[in-house]
This record gives sequence, C-alpha cells and structure tokens, in this order.
Amino acid sequence: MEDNTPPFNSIFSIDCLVFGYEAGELKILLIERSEDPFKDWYALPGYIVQQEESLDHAAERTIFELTGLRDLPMKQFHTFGDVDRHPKGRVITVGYYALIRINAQKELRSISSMARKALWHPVKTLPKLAFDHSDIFHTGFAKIRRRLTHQPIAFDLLPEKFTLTQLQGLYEAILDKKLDKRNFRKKMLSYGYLKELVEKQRGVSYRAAKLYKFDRRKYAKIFQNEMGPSAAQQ
Amino acid sequence: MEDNTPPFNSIFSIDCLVFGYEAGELKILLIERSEDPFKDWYALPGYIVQQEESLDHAAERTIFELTGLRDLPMKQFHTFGDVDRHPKGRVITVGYYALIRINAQKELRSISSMARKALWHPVKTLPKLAFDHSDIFHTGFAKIRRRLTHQPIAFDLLPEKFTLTQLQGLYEAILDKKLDKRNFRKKMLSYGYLKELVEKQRGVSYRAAKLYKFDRRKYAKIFQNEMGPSAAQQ
DNA sequence: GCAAAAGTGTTAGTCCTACACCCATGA
DNA sequence: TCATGGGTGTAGGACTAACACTTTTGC
Repeated sequence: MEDNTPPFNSIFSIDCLVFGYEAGELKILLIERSEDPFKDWYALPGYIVQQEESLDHAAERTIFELTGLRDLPMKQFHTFGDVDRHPKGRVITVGYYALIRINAQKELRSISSMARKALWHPVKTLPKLAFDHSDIFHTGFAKIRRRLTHQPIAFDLLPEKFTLTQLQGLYEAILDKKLDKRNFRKKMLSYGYLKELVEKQRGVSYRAAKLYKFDRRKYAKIFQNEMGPSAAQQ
Repeated sequence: MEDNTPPFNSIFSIDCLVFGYEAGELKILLIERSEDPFKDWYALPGYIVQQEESLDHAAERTIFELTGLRDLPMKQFHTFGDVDRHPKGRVITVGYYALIRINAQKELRSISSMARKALWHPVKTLPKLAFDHSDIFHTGFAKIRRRLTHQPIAFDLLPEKFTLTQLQGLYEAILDKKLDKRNFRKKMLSYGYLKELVEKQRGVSYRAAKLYKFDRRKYAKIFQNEMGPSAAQQ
C-alpha cells in the first residue's frame, strides 16, 4: 500500500451495507477501490459526512449516487471508532444498512473518484474487504439476521409481487438454513399483513403460484407499537 | 443562553446513560451544567473523544471519572448526528449505556469544569435535558427495555447477592409494569444461571428470603451462541 | 398473635415443530 | 405422462398466563 497524500486529522464518515437479492442469492454492494490505501481492494461504499449534512442524509446520498434509488429506509446499526482503523488518520465511521430491490436494468455508478466500479457480490463468498470493512459487514449482517425474525424487513428485497416460495427462499438465504414449508406459510399468513392477489405467477412450467403483496397499511395497524424500519417510513 | 466562546468545527463526543437502582427506583446519572450553553440545565455526562482514544475508551473514562468504577461493560447504542444538535458547532455524539451498582458510600465527582455536580436522578421524573439529551435518553432506555427480556443485564444493577423479590422489583422498575410473582420465579430459575446460596437475608422483620447470585460461568455455558453484554466481559 | 413478605402448583390456551401426500401446469 | 414446484392439516410438546393460599419471621 503506497500513499503519498498528506495525513489528516479527525473526520467522520458513513459506510453502507446495501443488501439485494438476486437469483436466489443474497448480495451486497461493493466498490473496487482505485486509490491507495487499499488500492484494488473491495470495500463498502462510504462517504465523508459533510459539514452541513446529517448522518442519515449522508447515507441516503451514498445509496442514491450508487443506485439511483431515493428515500430508502437507511438504518444505522453501529459506529466504528478504533484509533487505527484508517491508516491515514482518525476516521470514525457510522455503519448504515439498506435492503433494496436489485434492478438489473439500471447500471451502477461508481460512487467517487476513489472507486473504479461498483458491483453486487454474493455475501456467501465475500472476499476480505479494505480497512475494517469485514468487521463492519459481520456486525451489520448479524443485526439484520436478528431483526428479520421480528420485523418485516424482507419485503424491501423482493419485487412488489412475490410468491410465498420466493419469500421463503429469501428468509433461508438470510438465515442460512432450511425452513419448513408448511410452518413458514402458516406463520407468514397468520401475521395478517400479506395481501393475496388474484393474479398468479406466469411463464413457469409448473403449477402457477399465487402472488402476494406486503400490505404496509395493515402492518402498521397491527403493530402500531413496535414500529419496524419498513413501517417507519410510512 | 448566552455564549461568547468561539465556534468550532466538527468534533465527536460520547454521551453516557449510566443506570443505577436504588430504593426500588431506577435512576440515571446526570450532571448539572455550570456553563453556557444550557447553563444550569441537567445533562448526560459526556466527553469529547480524544485524538488517540477509541470510542469505547472514552466512554469508560467518563464512567471512571464520575463513579470511580473501572472496566464496566459499556455498550454503544446509537449515534446522534443532526447538524444543529449543538448550538456551537457540529458535534456528532455516540450514545453509550452502562448498568452499575450504586455505591451510596462513594461520592460522585464532577466530570469536568463544565459540570457543577453529578447526581442520581429517578428516570420516572426526568426533567428536560440539555441539547438533544432527552432524545438520547429515550432511545437508549427503549433499547435497554427490549434487551432486558433477552439478556441478563439486570444483575449489573443489583448487589452481588439478591433475593428473587428484589430481582422482580428491578424488572418491574425497568419495564414499568407489574409481573406475576410465581411466573417470574419459575422462569428465572428455569434459566439455570442463578445460584442459590445457603445464606439468607438478614435484619428483616419477616420471613428471610433466600439469596441468589448470578452465575456468569453457567450463563456463558448455556448461551454460548448469543452472547449478552454481561457475558461478553467474561 | 399480627404484620409482612416468602414461597409454592395447576390448568387452559397458545405457539412451535415435525412430518408426507395430492394437485395443477407446461413441456 | 412426466417433471416441477404449489398447496394443505394434525398431533405432541413447550411455553405462557392467570390465579390464592400457607409458611416463616420479628416485633
């Protein structure tokens, strides 16, 4: 790692875990760094927080600039402040996560001059990341896994209309274990916030499955007290 | 609020929620500010994070300087970074909490020149706090309430030896609701991490209750997977 | 002996888990 | 007609919630 830029004093930044789900796999958005330190390494997309900008805003801006998506429910999960986490100076970073629908059509933009490109990478086979980004990933992913059981965050990853089997596949990908089909369906439907559509799956060479929608309105009514991150945005 | 000190640029700080339990009440450590802004207001004890100091270290230092207690399990819970949360400049602050045993003998020291004194204040009747400290309090307290049901954090607040009724009183103080005596005892004992002592309560004018200890070793064995904050320190 | 808290079981309802077969569809 | 996933019910065990009386102790 060569480095000839001058050192700096304290700054803060945000780093984002952006999860997506594609081809039955859970993926995360990474950038490939084009500058030292950690030139050519993969890293989490991150940004320095600007003087007149809240943390939440910085996180949303990062996602927007990478994916073109606005108003995503970004959630803070932990702040990393070890003295030596950045070789060039003191950087305290706030970890955020978002769960989004991958839009295969839309091209990813590089987030800054530091990044050669951005890409979706399966979480199952993540390489070592720059800085302490591997730690950040593990901390955040563990949090999401715990949250999944209590809050309806999975729907942010799926297309608007989905089958119960797709939903189950997603749960299995996040929790990394097989679930029982009958129990899973019973439980999901018992929550009462899935809306069954008349529309069915099309273009499959087997019995077409019913499609469902996540009904935010119903969810909010049912769980008025313990608001989930998805519900929080309305 | 008068203020004639010069403004500053970005700095980071930590603010601590230090909980204690005394006389059947849940209390929190506050300082009374002796300087503008928010002169004479109550505030959370907080500190600026020094250049060569990790966030965790700054939090532990704060507690040590106020209470003389070392090596407490300080836990980060959220970071607050709104642009205008401090009238004198940009201050991003990381919220930490700790649960400790109040030692009535030991006098509290003021944490800095900014604070006239430090005191234990019941959480039930908290006044408005300086800056956004009321928000910080509510966010952190909500987190602890949720955590209490899953993790054995209550024992940090009690004396080493305690009765089941004392333990129940503490749970009731934190959750702010009455619990059923028989069910509470059954459940607590079923966890298997309470050690019954031969020693009994003394000096009470009614049937003396059995004393118990929280057995960290047993707890760690039973819940090797999902480590709690108390277990984390060994 | 009285006041005050300690201590103790059972029942009904709910939730969780494990488990296997027939159905509808397109190729 | 076959391959593929879609869709369905039950029974046993575990956990939860509700509920009231007797025991021990110090004064």
